[in-house]
Amino acid sequence: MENSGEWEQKTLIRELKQGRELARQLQVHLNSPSSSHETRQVLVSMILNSLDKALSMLKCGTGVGGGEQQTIGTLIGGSDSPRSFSGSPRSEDSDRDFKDPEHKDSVSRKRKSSSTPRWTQQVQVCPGTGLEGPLDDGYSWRKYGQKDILGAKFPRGYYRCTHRHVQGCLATKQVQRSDEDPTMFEITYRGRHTCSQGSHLTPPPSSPEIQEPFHTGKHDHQQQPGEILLSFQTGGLRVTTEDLDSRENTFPSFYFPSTSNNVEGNFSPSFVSPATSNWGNQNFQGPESELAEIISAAATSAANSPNVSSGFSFGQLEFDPNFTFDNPGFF
DNA sequence: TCTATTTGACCTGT
DNA sequence: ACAGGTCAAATAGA
Repeated sequence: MENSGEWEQKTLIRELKQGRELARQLQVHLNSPSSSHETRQVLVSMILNSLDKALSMLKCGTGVGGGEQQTIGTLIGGSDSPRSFSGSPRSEDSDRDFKDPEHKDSVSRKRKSSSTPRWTQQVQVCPGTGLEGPLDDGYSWRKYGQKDILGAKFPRGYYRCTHRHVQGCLATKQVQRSDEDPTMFEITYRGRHTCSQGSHLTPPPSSPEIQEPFHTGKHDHQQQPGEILLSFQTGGLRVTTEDLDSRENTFPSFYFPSTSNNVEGNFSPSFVSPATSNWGNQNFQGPESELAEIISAAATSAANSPNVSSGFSFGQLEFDPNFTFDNPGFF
């Protein structure tokens, strides 16, 4: 290891350069009619990621390699297209939100159909950070249930978007603490955020994420992005699809792991991830090179950095080689 | 008073 | 029948 300060400065510069490069590319894409909205979103996410990382380095004064927290994602895609769960009122919970006592027995408490797209993200929180809980993913969630799961040591928490009733956002997530590794949490997201919060990159406050009874906090005291930023860093993320109709690469929004305040991007990926190599090694070599190219460029710096798993979690992000970014279902 | 969490009951899918 | 997912009344905190 070299002088950490020096290394940090290099990393910082690299990060800023990367951000600049991404911004430049975004500019190009903004002028290109053929560029998809999704592509731009990804670019924005990446830019924000870079900036966040740079900022956190400046603020913390610690290297990004600290890796207090690590996230690994798994995409469990349904066969639904995003349209179906953002636009169609069928199923989901909307049909059970009206509670008519008279119809109570006939009213469905329909469980989310198994076809609802879902994706899982594993988040590891290293102890000793004094912050084992709140893993802000950029959305505000409200807990609506908890259940002991057969074979699992820890109960599973059920959360829905806080704006469900206001904006009809049907996104939900489940948080399950890992048996073997209590510092690991498996978060399964379902449905896409249709609330304004979800359509912007603004990291809103709060995140109940881990409010397991055994935890400290009681409420998800609206955490400020800044706090979060200093609180943890993501180390890597992996996305896998499960249950996915591979022809329909239709995914809901997806969080780009972020070093700090979890800037999420509606990535709509369908990267599958066997989990071996890293992003920089361009596992995405689909025919659609537009995004792959962009990402590759951006990832290069990350991959090149001595500490690959540094904040910008592309280090472990993988794409399905067969994934096509401009899948008609999505873009 | 309002909003979020807790938790037992209820409902659905397998 | 069972396990998992959701509801909603009760409760707690701001």
